[in-house]
Amino acid sequence: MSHTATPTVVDKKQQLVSAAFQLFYQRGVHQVGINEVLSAAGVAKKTLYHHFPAKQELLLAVLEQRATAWLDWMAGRLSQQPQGAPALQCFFLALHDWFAGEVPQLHSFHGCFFTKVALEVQDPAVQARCQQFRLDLAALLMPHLQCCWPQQAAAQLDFMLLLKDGAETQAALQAVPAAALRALSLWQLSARAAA
Amino acid sequence: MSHTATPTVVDKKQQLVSAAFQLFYQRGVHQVGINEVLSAAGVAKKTLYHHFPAKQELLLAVLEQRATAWLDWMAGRLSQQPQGAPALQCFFLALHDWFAGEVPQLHSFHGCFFTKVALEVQDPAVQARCQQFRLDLAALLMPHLQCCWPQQAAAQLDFMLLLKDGAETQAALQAVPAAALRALSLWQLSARAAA
DNA sequence: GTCAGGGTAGACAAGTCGGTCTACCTCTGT
DNA sequence: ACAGAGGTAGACCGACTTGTCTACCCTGAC
Repeated sequence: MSHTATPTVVDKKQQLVSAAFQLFYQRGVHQVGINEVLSAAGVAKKTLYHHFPAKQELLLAVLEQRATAWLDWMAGRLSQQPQGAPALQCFFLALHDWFAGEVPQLHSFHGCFFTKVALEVQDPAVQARCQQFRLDLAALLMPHLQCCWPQQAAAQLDFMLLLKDGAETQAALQAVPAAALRALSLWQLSARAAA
Repeated sequence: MSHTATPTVVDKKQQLVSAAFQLFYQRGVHQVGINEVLSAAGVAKKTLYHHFPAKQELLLAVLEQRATAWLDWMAGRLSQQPQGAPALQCFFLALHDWFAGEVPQLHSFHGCFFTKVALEVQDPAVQARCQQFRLDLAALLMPHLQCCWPQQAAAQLDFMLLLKDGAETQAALQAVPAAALRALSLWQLSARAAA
């Protein structure tokens, strides 16, 4: 075996991460046991512990994959618009589609995975990974903000993240995709005021 | 024993609810075992199960007490201002004090208890109680909103709750009390636009 | 044919959970 | 004095948890 990973190995690992994400996202990390992940993924316990030394490592891999999937999706949406204000407006419209369950590759909406995990899991490595997602999101938005308000980009970023967090929470707790449109309304007021 | 509850009984029950709240709030309901609540409250296990048939009932009592404490505190803050716009602004200033840990009777800030519990616990009765808190909060704010915008009070309420949720999440995840002031800025823009 | 590697199923260990129960103690009313 | 309510400490039960380990199976190289 000269390769570092045979196709089968990669597949099993992926199946584990995908199954774990769906269960963790829907019901919470601590509510879902290893055995449930195993039966959902169709994988033996020994194989899980061959790839991941512990449940927490599996969770970190899940966070990693989710961050990539979410940020790639959002980056794709933003790139369909001109840089600056249109892309920033598109951000909230994309959130709306996500809340409404119209983005299959993100699975049906149950709030922000990173917010939920950060509130539930105390582990420092997990906390750090959730923080990193916020930084990556900030890096994604920052070029557009600097394009519109070179002097106040950081302050406007805080507004955007607050509106995103608020819309996600409201959408998750009340099952109302329109929360994204409310956030967009507020954002447009803020954008106009800062112009 | 003609009284329905002797003083001692009330005390033990209160100690249980208080200790459980602090632990549940800081570390999450599922992360805290019954035994930990018992030793923190200085109460025997049999006494707990004399007052509450199960852990979930204890959680419901904790939610009840927290709702009363939080809403009473906020109602007190709002009542110090004239009805309408000043009280609504005071809402966000009160949140800021809460985030900054300057409201001892609410304990040090770790996000909104009801949001955290609603995201963590699946039980329908618990979910319903968390929803009820949102309704009670809405009822607290509505008179002031109707005073300012009789026609658009409901829409403005959604804006306020979105800003509250966003500020709480941001403050909890980043330990930044200023999130409340950001929410206030956005609220003032919204208030001006709706005038 | 045979033999190792990576997979399977699942028993098992060690520990925690919520919840029950026994045995004892300490007040209070009469 | 004494019965009984309500408290304490903590042993105990069954179910569940993560993680280990045994025993087996299937496939591909030679």
